[in-house]
Amino acid sequence: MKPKSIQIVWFKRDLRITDHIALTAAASTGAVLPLYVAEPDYWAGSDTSSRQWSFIRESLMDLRSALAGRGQPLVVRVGDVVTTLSELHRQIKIDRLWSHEETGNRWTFERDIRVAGWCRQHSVRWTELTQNGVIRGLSDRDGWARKRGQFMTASMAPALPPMQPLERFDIGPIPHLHDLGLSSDCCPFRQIGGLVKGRERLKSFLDSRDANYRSEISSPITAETTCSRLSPHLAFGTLSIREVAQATDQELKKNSGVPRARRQSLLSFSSRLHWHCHFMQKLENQPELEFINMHPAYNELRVDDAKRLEAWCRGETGWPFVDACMRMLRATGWINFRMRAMLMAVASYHLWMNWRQPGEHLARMFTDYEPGIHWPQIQMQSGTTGINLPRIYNPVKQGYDQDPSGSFIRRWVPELSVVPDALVHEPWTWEEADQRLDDRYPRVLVDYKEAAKRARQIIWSVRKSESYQANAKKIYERHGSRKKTGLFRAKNPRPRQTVRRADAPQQLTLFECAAEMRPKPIN
DNA sequence: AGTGCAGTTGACTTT
DNA sequence: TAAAGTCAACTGCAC
Repeated sequence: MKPKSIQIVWFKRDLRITDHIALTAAASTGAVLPLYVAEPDYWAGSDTSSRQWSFIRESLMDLRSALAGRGQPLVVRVGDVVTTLSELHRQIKIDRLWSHEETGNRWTFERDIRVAGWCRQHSVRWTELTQNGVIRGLSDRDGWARKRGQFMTASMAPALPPMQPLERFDIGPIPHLHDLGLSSDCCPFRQIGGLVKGRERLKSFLDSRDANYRSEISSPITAETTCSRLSPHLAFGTLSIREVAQATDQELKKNSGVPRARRQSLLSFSSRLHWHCHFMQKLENQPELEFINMHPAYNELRVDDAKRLEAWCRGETGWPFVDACMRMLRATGWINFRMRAMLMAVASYHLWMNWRQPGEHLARMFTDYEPGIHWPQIQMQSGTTGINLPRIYNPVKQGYDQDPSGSFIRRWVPELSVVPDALVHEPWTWEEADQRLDDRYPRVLVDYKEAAKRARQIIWSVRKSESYQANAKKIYERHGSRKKTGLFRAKNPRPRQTVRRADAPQQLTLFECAAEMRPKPIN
């Protein structure tokens, strides 16, 4: 029998049935219409891409069958959410709308305002619940870490009760790329979506892949298998972050007596889950960080340069390791964190571009694009936050450090096959480069040492300017980490082996060593 | 066998 | 989650 009224559970970045608070809450109080709306207008945005939709599509297929197993398969519609809600409301009266809070981009933020307006107009109660460590409505960071901790250690949502089927109700096809105006963006090695894959990844990570997490996450060669690779699953919610955090904690408890390295690895991973929420909280508190510099002193400093942007986006900068990283990212939809930071540093410091356009490109390349993490990270890696030290990666040194044999470069930049091993990181020093490489591989756009030096000078002169520190202090109150432990906790102080100079300043306090430095008081 | 010295290493500071 | 610069201890070697 068709119910007279219904509660809609609106799926967004939470494509699962376990630890889904909104779904469980709705299903335990009445008939549920589980809904996903594919929004072509969202997919027309400059930060979205077909690899993300493809991952979501696979996840929707899993979700549909998981929900079918509980009584009612997922309903999918294509179009505008407000229009979709209006149409459904005409078919079956909507009593209530449930969803998880979303820390999205400006487009989804504005869409949610329209949805809220529609709900008010039609007297539909919309309940948004939290699904991660992001706390809505905070004005600053005091007390945030405690609140996150409470959420992450609280009990997960109870098992989903059976749902009443909606008879003779069109569930709708799950759209393909072309239905949303998308075409393939050539990502042959993309991760596959879905809750089954997510669960497999979590299991294989905690069973064995985590063993050398700490030592193997820096190089893109080892990171590819050592990293959890849960990021797209967390971004689209095929796993809940709480589920992952609690599984990690259980491993830690189970293994408190065994290998130190593994314990360290699990702690490192757990700490990254903390930073995941920490960064999302920044965009939640200040959505305009998607567009404007966190610290205004960096306004009007850099430039948009179409030629440099194109070379960087295509992986044709002439720096072999940088190009290899970009090409791996394009082909796989993923690269490890350290290399993401290096790619951004090269765009922002050596190539001196504004971060917005490179940030859009990376957003499209990441299968795991999560706006709340992405834009604050982009700003941090570009040095525009005011509360983080600028980290200017050396594109050549990183190559020697992370890919000493050059095998990674050779895999992704085959044009360099003619270059001798010893020179593959710096082909411009090869005496035959002019004859044998000229039409195959681009020359560098700038001298990386000179460019870094110039960038360093400009950045540090900005930081010395009047009112810089006062601004930085305000930003810290709003966004800075209060966390003093985890990755950056104090090592046991070891007595210095060398004699300390009498006039040496006191060692930095623990707090100042943290990734987010407390601004120094103004003297 | 101790001394002088150039080059290396590692801790720490500065940008 | 950086890299370059500085300083002094350390190392290996010649004498």
